[in-house]
Amino acid sequence: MTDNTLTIREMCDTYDVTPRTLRFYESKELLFPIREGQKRLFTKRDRARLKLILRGKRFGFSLEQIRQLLDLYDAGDQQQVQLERTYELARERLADMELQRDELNQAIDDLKEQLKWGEKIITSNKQNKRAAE
Amino acid sequence: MTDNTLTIREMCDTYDVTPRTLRFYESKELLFPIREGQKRLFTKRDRARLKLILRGKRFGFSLEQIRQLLDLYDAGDQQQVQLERTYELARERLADMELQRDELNQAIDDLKEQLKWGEKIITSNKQNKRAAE
DNA sequence: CGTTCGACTTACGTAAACGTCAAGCTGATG
DNA sequence: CATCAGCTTGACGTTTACGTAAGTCGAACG
Repeated sequence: MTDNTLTIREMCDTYDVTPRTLRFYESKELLFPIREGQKRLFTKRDRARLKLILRGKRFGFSLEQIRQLLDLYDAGDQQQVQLERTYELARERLADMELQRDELNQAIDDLKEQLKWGEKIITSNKQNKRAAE
Repeated sequence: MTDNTLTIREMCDTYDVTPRTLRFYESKELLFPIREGQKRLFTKRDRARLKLILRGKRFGFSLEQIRQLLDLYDAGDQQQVQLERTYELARERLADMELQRDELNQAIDDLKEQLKWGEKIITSNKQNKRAAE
């Protein structure tokens, strides 16, 4: 039956997540698989949402933030205001990330300096040792 | 007495942290305030370490990672073997950081793409709206 | 028909980084 | 002297994003 739904296992294989994760997302109202008896069937919509969830996570959004964004997206398909709000949220997050990246680069440079320092001490210690032998 | 130490409150005010945080850091061996009776007195060294801790946190490091980095910073008087081990640890850490930076850059690029997309939709919506009026 | 397989529910566990009491000690102050 | 502010040490609570184990159930296989 190509009714365009995936079982939980197919979802897991496709998106590299665990069943627990999918059930967890459902419990948090991030996904709404339909039920055939006990079993979950994930629709096209669920898959689209999961993709957005996973991407949101890579961007550093919390699941709660992601849920709000998804809700806005659904509710405001045509509502200009909500779309703009989502856009603003994303821009703020981007600013955070760029700041974080800059600080990270700074930290990397600092750490590299430290490493040069440590290296010098190590080799100089070795010199002394050889000289003393 | 300008003995160059700060009380816990002075520390909190100076670095904008709570007493709980400082005690927590001490319990995790990130800080080593001296004791005058019951009370903690934070030395110049503690303050330097706290600054590094806070910076490390901004970089997204765990306290455990930070502790390891701090060990490198005052490894001056350590044994050779110890020093080399610490050096290796720091190098691994650096690799982690660079990986993290790369992933962050990727996420930033992705998000920027998304923003361009959203922007297009928003402006196009505005166009339609104006056209409809 | 028995067993296995996957999926399900329930519910306790985990790690990080503190928050938040509780209850006691101590130096200063009115 | 009594009180109060401020410090102390436990020790349990909180949040996030799941992990993991226990026990159940219906379908499929041999």
